[in-house]
Order: sequence, then C-alpha cells, then structure tokens
Amino acid sequence: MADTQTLHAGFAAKIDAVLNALELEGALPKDTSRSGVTVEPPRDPSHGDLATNAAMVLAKQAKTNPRVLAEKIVDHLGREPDIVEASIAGPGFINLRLADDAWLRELRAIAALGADYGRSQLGEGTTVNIEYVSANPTGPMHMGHCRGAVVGDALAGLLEFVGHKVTREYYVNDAGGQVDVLARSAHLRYREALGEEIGAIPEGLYPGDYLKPVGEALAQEYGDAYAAAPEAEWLALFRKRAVAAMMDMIRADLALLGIEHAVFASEAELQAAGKPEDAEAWLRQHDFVYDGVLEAPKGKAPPEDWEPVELPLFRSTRFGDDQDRPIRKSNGGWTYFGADLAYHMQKAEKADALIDIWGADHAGTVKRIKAAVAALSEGQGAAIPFDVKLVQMVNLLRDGEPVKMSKRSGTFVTLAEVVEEVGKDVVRFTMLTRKPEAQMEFDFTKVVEASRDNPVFYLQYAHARICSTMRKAGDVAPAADHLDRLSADELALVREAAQFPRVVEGAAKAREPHRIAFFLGDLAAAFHSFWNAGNDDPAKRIIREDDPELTGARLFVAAQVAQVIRNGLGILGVEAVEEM
RNA sequence: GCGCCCGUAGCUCAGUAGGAUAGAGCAUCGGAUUCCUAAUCCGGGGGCCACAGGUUCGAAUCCUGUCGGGCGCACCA
Repeated sequence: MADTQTLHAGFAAKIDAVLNALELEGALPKDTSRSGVTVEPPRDPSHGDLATNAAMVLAKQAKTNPRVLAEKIVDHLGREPDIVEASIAGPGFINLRLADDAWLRELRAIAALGADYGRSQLGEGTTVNIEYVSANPTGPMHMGHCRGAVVGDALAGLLEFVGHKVTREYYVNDAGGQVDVLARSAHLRYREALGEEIGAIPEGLYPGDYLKPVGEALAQEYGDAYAAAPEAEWLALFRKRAVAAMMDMIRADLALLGIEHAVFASEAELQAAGKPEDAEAWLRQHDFVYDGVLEAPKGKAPPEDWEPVELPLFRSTRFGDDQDRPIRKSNGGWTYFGADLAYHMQKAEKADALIDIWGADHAGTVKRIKAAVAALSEGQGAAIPFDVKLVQMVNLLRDGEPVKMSKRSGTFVTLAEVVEEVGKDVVRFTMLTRKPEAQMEFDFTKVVEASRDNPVFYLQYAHARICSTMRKAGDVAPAADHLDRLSADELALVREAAQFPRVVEGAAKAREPHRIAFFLGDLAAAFHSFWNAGNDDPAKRIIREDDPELTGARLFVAAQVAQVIRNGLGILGVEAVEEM
C-alpha cells in the first residue's frame, strides 16, 4: 500500500502545505512556528468535518488579523478536490466539509489495513521500557496493585501499537528486610508442615495461608534438617525459595489479567552483580554523590533515636528535591533508593525512554528518582526521557459500603478473587475508564450486575451485534462495490470510526490509554443509535432482503466499525466477544 | 509544617497539549419491543467547572493564592 496515511493526518499535511505556500507568497513570514496549529473535528458536527485554528494561532506572527489570514488559507483550501466547503467562523476558525468520497476511501482503508488500522510509526521504532506492578514478592497480588498493573499494561500495548519497541518490566524487590520476614514466615510454615504446633502467627510475620504450600514443599524436600537449626543456616535458602514461590504466584495472578512481563529484574541479583557500586563510583566521579550528614526529618514528630550520621548522599536537591538522599545505610548496605538508582541506570542503557508506573503511596520518592535519571542524563550529555506515572488509590466498595482491607490480618482482597468475581475484561476496562491520576471507586455490586453502569458490556454488545448481523445476513457478504448507495447515517458512523487513528496518536503522545476506552464508548454509542434507527424505520436496517447491494454496503460499514472496536479493545487487552 | 495528586450535574466520571453553546452513564420524568440481539434507542429536567485574582483574541484547561479531599514526608520498601 503506497499511501497508508490516514485521513486526518492527510488533511493536516494539506493544511501544512497551504501554509508553506503562503510563506512563499509572503503572506506568512518564513519559518513561522506552527506548534499551536491543530486540525481536528469541531465539537459541534454541524460546523463541519474538520476545523483548524491555524489562522488564529498564526495571525500574530503574520502581523495581521485572524480573519484576513483565514481568508487566504481558505482560498487555497478551496482548490482541494476533497474539500467541498471551507468557511470561516467565529474568531477565525476554518471549518472544512469533506467530500463523501474522502470518507469512503477511509472506510476502504480500514478494511484493507484490518487489525493494523490505527497503527502508526509515531514511535519510530524507539525502545521504551515500562516498569509496572513491581509488587513486593511477599504475597499474592491484591487490589491495590491492580490499577497500576492494568494501566501499565494498556500503556505498553498502546505504545507498541504506535511503533515503539516496548519492554514490559517488573522490578523484584527481593533484597530488603521484608524478604527476610518472608523467609521467617515460611520457616514457621515449614515447621508447621513437619507437624509442629505453631499457634498464632506472631506479630510482624506474614500470616497468610499462601505460605503453607511453601512450607510443605520445603518440608518435603529437606525433612527436618532446618527445623531447629539457627537462622543463619536456612535464611538465605528459605528466602530464595519463598521469593520464587511468591513470584510464581504473582505471575499466575497477573496472567489472570492477561499480563505478562518480559523482564523480571531482581534487586538481589543487581546488588550481587555490583551495580550499585558501579553507580556510586560514577556518581562520585561526576560529583553527584558526596559524604554528608542527613538533616533530621522535618515531620511533626522527629524520631527519638535520631542522631546525625555521615552517609553517602546523592545530590537530588540539585534537581528539585527537598533534601539530598542517602544511597547507603550506616551499616554499609544499600538503601532502597541506592539500589533503585543503579537499577534505573541499568534500564537506561537498554532503552531510549523509561516509564515507571507507581502507586500514589510512592509519590514522595518521585523527585529523587527523577533527579537520579536527570543526573545520569547530565553526566552522559544526553537527555533520557523518563516519566513516572502515579496511579491513585482504588477504593473498594460493595453495595456502596467500603470493603475492609487489612494486610496484617491477611484479609485483604486479592486480585484473583476480584477477577474470579467480575471477570478479567471488566476489571481491565473499569480501571481504564478513569484517568489514572484521579482516585477511583470500584463497586463490586455495580460493576457486576448493573450492566448499564458498566461500559465494557455496552461495547462488547455493539461488537456482538455486528457479528450477529453478519451471521444473520447469510449469503450476503460485506462488499465495497456499492458504497455510493450509502447515506448520511452510514457516513456519520464512518466519520466516527475514522477518528480512531488520531485518537490513538493523541493517547500515545499523552500516554493516556483511557482515551481509547472513551473513544470506543462513543463509537459503540454511534453504532447502537444507528442500529435502533432501523427499529423505527425498517428501511434503515442493515439487512434489506430486497436489496443485496445496499445490504452489502451497510454490512461493509458495520464490519469496519467492528474492526475498529476490535483494534481498540486489543490495545486495552479486552476481548471483543462475538456473542452475548 | 512541607511535597505530590484530585475538586466538573444528586452519584460515578469524560472533556481530544488554551478553542466555538461544558458532555456521557447512573438516578429521575416521558416515550420506542408484531423489528437484523431492548445488555439497546429517542426525548425532558438537572452546572457560579470548589473559591478569588492573573496571563490573552479566547481559560474547566496555564500561573498565584485560599478552601476541601486523598497519598506521602526514616538509613523502611
């Protein structure tokens, strides 16, 4: 296919060409900045198919008033065969009405490109590393992890769709004190498996039953060899085994959501490989790390045991942080930040851009890690694009009442339970119908039973309806032979579907997968509305037994709507069902 | 005290890198089912876009401040 440019991109290019022509004519100064120029459908469809603000944005540079400039632009655009009308409105908007033929070409393009419709080379093949989930390997996934998991995965899918090479990565925090606690908890379950009466799980250990199988497996394999042994003899082994078991569990949980990471980066291995030392050396060399005394915490209650100690500090204040951050503890071990810093340096070696998806409870550490990557950029003399996206908390409700979550008592709501109750598609889609930086509520009751309240069914229903119509049509297949028979109703549907490529592009640039979800809702609504017109007026039904030509053309439109829905849902990782 | 996020219809949320008369679902009221799937559609009512200033041709959107909600503020992870 020679011309894979989508309709919207094509017209944006045409307007750009007009502006070039105006520069040659002298109507515009050379090298005008066109950064603010947009070409998009107007909010009010009665204004036309496309609108551009070019005249308003460029008027100042051209030292003229917007309407005068608009007239010159319109004069050029009027010569384009695909533009049947170009008019000036309001303060200087230029509204364009396109020839039906332009839309029909786009409709054929959807059919020709199929699953690739909406794909672009926006990403230019650059690599993006997305780190998401990265839950501590101390238990199963719970609902708190769910949103970041889905948002990260959908973003990964979106960026792949626009031509990035994406690495889905999970950072396994298997080096901190919490995994020692995990190992001790597993040891207790191991003794239990050997027949010992362990009683209540002591405060400070993980109480969940999910550690029982780990203890049993260890008992099976090692008998009572470590039952009475001192901790030093078994801690490392138990830690390794328990973490491995937890990661298997987490992988299984993620699989329930259709999520699969390509890379699991181990903090312990990172440390064993001496990466933090390398990072520290490099940072000291570039004067980003120095030995200094940490300020006392500024919070309301300074710790009683606070005493000033000299530690290696990273100069995060140079990049906007409130204070410099220690990379090592006074015992010589690495702080979480110290290891994370080295981890990000490692990631930056392998990717052109980095994205982290974090829970809002880590908001306080964003500045320091951004500072770390900024320092790396500065030291290397090349900027590393780095984005930390914070995903806000999800409040779980049932019948409007908050669901109690207590990690300590082990009564948290697991992801597996939720997926089992409401289904993968509902979980994913619900998480994607809110912008991630706003808090959200997730009400089991609403999300399962009141399907009207649940946009995913609405969307899947639209797709299923189209599939059903195809089945019903029997011998009559979608055909592009008589598209000239289509009327304004079908063209309106085509216009809506044709927005897909620019919605995808906008969502990718803004890194906001939820825009896809909302677009699909609009498209489904347009289809349902179209469908129901056939209820009131049989002449408007897709299947017209007396008119196979028209039926074929309408089926063709419907098929492309379904295609776009499939493509959109595919990005979001939600299934497009054929029957409901 | 400080930092980050949020504040849009009764409720849950959109609002397309500043655009034209601020939208959708739920709820509410009124309609459509001898018909390709009514899990749908059509229509009505419902708004000081938290508040106050500012930036400009133009602000829900950007800036400052105030108020309100959430998260965080160890050498933890």
